[in-house]
Amino acid sequence: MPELPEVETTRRGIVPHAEGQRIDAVIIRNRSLRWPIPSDLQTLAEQQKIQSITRRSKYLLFKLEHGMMILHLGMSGSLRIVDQRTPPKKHDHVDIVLGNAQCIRFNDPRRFGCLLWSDDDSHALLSKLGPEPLQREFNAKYLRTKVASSKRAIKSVIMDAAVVVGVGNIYATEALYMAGIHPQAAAHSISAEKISALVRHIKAILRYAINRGGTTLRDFLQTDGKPGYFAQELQVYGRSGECCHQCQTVIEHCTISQRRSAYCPQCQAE
DNA sequence: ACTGGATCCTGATCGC
DNA sequence: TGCGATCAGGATCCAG
Repeated sequence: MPELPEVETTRRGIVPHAEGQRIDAVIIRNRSLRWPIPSDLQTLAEQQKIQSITRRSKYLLFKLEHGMMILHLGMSGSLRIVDQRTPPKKHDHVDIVLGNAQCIRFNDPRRFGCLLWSDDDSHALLSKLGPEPLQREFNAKYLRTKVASSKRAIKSVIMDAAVVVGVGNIYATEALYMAGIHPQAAAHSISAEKISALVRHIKAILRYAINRGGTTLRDFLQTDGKPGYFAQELQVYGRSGECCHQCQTVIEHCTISQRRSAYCPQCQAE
């Protein structure tokens, strides 16, 4: 479910309900996420006020008076604001019960997500991350430096969180199409102009998706239950076998790092 | 130092 | 209708 726009949409959905609230309780039904939820998380978090909820990469950071909770939605996670008396459904692993009788309910069927504790702002998961894609540090000059010595497929490079965070399979696929770059092109072989275009398109598509409330694929819902924008707006992702909107050529796909990559063989010639 | 591949898990979908 | 194979939005870890 969550690429960066979905995580940001989730954050914006819960902030009005949760920021400034005290955590009455943390109810854990299943600790076995990607990493086990720490056994002392409840003791550490309960009765503390949520000072802010921020996002770094696809991690949601719940800053408390002392320490913070780090939450990742993985591939299939979602947060909903519900009345605490609402009976939990399948895969509702955690409730963060707030002082206003509402709770943040964490559902994650595949359990690739995580909920961790950190005493301060530094945490191993956050320390090696590259720049945020929408910030100025992520620019054409920066990406040119990163691709200069790399023979990797360009798609692997832009999906590498050490290079730039938050660019998942959907938006990487779309941005490469918009920039006219074949996903398997060796990073160092791409012209400076195309790298600049790629940076522009990554920023544009992420901004657009955030403004539209994230991409709806299968079950993604915003925290109020309304769907985000629909997958039909995507140009190539999931359109293998259909025609390119620009040139009518049939969209093909290949596999890069176990991820499906759709592309137009005409517009994204190698 | 890099990089590709395996891996964690459940659910939806598709072909037979 | 049932069953098995295949495919999914992520990202760490490990072997070569």
